[in-house]
Amino acid sequence: MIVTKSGRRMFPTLQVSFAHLNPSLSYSVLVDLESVDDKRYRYSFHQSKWTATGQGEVQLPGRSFVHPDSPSLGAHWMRGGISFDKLKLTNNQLDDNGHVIVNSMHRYRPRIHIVCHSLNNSIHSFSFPETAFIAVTAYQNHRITSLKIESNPFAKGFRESDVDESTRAAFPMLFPLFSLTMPRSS
DNA sequence: TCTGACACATA
DNA sequence: CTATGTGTCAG
Repeated sequence: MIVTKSGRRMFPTLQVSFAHLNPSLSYSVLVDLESVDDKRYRYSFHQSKWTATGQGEVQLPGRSFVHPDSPSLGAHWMRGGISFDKLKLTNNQLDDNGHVIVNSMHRYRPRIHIVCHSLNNSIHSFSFPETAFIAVTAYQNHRITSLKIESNPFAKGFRESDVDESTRAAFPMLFPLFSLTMPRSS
């Protein structure tokens, strides 16, 4: 995940849905980052893989991102998926914008906290290993760069051969859309 | 390895 | 129009 001094959004965005909350109780939802280990990582372009190298650095302020809908009733949280697209990461240890601070070339795992205000601020925490990432200051792997460029709307300017939606609509004969159906397996 | 100006995108 | 989110690239 790219981090900058001024703060960078995570992409793809962290999204969650909720079940079994009490619809009429008040909750807040927070995200923070857990250090997966105390190692510093290095990317070997030759072997196309990350390896843990030396001792990592400790980060001073372990900040958390409070979802802007907080606080809300359980009914609100369960209404649909919740997105953390406003969450920003920074490598600036002196950041005063309230962004989540990380060390570049270190590995992190997002953690989601549900605080129930109506129940003495009791907290339930969840984390998903598949959302772990390594913070970088510049992309190390071109396949990741491609993933971002192809799927992040803000990076559309770097796409090479994508056809504009209105152009496709105006000249359907030039940009036919074929649908492929896989044969059934028995 | 990291930074900041930049062109080009969204909202 | 303004404000802001992208990766690029030279240093």
